[in-house]
Amino acid sequence: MTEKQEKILKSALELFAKEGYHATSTSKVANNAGVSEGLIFRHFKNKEGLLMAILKEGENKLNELFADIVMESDPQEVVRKAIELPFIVPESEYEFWGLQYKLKWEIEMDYSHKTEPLTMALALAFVKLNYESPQQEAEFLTLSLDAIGAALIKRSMANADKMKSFLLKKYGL
Amino acid sequence: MTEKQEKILKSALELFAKEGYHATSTSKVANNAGVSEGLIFRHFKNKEGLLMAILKEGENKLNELFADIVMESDPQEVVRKAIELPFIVPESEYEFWGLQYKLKWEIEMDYSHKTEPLTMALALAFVKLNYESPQQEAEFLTLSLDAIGAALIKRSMANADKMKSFLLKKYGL
Amino acid sequence: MTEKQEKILKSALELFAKEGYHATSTSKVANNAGVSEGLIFRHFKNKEGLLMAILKEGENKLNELFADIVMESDPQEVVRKAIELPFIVPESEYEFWGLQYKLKWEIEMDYSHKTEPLTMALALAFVKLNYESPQQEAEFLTLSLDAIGAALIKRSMANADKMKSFLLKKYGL
Amino acid sequence: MTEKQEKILKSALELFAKEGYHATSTSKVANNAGVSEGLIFRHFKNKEGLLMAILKEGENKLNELFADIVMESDPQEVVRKAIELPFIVPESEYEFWGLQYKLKWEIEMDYSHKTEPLTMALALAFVKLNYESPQQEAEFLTLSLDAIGAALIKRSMANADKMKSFLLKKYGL
DNA sequence: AATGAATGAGGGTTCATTCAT
DNA sequence: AATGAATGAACCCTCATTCAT
Repeated sequence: MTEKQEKILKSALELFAKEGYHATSTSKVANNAGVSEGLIFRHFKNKEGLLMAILKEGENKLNELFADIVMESDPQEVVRKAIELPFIVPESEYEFWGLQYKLKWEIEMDYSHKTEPLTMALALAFVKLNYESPQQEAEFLTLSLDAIGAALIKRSMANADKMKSFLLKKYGL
Repeated sequence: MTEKQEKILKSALELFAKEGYHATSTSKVANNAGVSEGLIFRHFKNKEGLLMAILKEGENKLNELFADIVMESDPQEVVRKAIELPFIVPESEYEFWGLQYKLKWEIEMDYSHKTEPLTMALALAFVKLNYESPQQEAEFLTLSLDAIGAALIKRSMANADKMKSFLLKKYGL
Repeated sequence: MTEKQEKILKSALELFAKEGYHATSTSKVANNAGVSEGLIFRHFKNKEGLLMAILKEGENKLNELFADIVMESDPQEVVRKAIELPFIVPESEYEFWGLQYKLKWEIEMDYSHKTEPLTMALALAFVKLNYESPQQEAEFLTLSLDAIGAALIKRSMANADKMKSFLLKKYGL
Repeated sequence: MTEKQEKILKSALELFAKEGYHATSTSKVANNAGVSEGLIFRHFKNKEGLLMAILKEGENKLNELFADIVMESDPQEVVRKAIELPFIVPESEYEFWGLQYKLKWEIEMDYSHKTEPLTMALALAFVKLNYESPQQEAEFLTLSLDAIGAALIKRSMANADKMKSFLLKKYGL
């Protein structure tokens, strides 16, 4: 990955996040990256290729985030870490994650598998904790945490800390 | 609202939902509606005007759905109706609601206020039911139900009925 | 066929003939026609659509030229008219026909059927005139006349009149 | 001429013939030749330089073909060899010659001089054979043979052998 | 109200060519 | 001699919008 390739990727991320994928022209990306427009196509083949590169990065980052949870053997810790997940994302990454949410709807594609590792880890934890419907519980929590993440990123949640403590308590932590 | 206006709106909804706002040209909308392209601009001024009309319709429908909950005085019924909300949306309307979700991200705008009536009704209900943190509880449930709605519309939820009973039980119903 | 459509067609013919199909950009055609570039695509769908319209015109003109020969019942007259055919094309049409020749090679397509009516009329005439191999004779003459036409259009034939008399004499006319 | 130069030339010939000069990019040529794109420009200066090299090769091959005829002193043999010329081209070379025909029209240039040696040899032969209009006869035959070559290469001639015997007979051979 | 021809800006993409290595 | 990253102009085409009818 050359320096210019990274500049392109960074510009694309920024602009796609700010204005949306379709509303961002490749020439804008090139300008913003201080690079000729043709170079985008040499390195990423397509505008869509650019997008895919960014999406791939998102999936990787997500898996990194999940890794810590999946490896955890203490079921209480699994649930705690899962709940804390949306709250530990630093604000500097909001733009990046906002784009991932945006693309989830803008691009037609099945993203449900992306959260599957988390759901499975939670299901296992809830089994160990003797929850009545561990699978539903895990699915529900995954979905809810996803929604909380979205709300945080859109800064439409009034008091994040309260929500976190509320949730931890709700799950007996 | 003349007959042709409605045809335009219907076509736009269908196409925006199926292909996305940016990917749908006004000429496609006109063709699909069996109407001249110019007419769109006479009636809706803009392509964005079209979009706004559709968005407005979504907000109205949403409020209709909420109305029944907001008017309910029995707190248990409020919670039950709220939980059942995403599950009573008929499949025939999935396209419509999918578009609303899509646009929520595609267009830059704050939509959190749209669900506010629901959150308030729930908060009140949770107060009456002596929940410890009624406001958090209401916000959390609203967020979760929104996420469930999204999952249903994207048909990424394996077993909707199980999820519904699970939730009802979770809230003691 | 509106006035602007004709202007586009005329410009395209002129430029395709002068510079070649591939070397002529649609914007050049539009400029030359005093028309917006988009209009080309509204009326002809494609750059190729433009080409096809011109090709179609060529085929029609060719058939007009052949019509007089095909209707002729006197076999001697058929042969005479066929031989005279390339020589009666006015210089003002050289550009047009030059383009047809050019495209015959530039575009991958089977053009052999275009001269078939002429070959058939000649074959019939040669039968009536008791030529030994009327079919070969007809095919050969068609081919030769085509080549003569090409030479005339490229103005690479030193003395056209001499060639014409020579040919007429060769076929006993 | 280094090995890589030849590979480039060969690839260019193949691709220009198959897809046309304008439709073939230098990068495709480089890829096909297993060579870097820059090398083309070092060796041939231009895309047009590549083309010229190929054209030159065509002219050389043509002259080789003509050489045998031009050296022949027996006039009957001159005519026979000329007539047989288009028919002895092996199918494996059709691509190469097809390109030459294509370029004759695609590139603006006067190619009539290329066949001049043949015309002159034929004219001399027809003089010796006491034809009435040897010059016209030679020009006509050259033109016709060129057209026959084209038809063969485009595989639009139904029965090549018949055409050859017909011609030989026509010229008393 | 309704049409659809016409526009012009901008879209993504390709391509011949250059240049540092 | 040879590479391939980089450029920037041009290419075909689409699109929202306007306007005469």
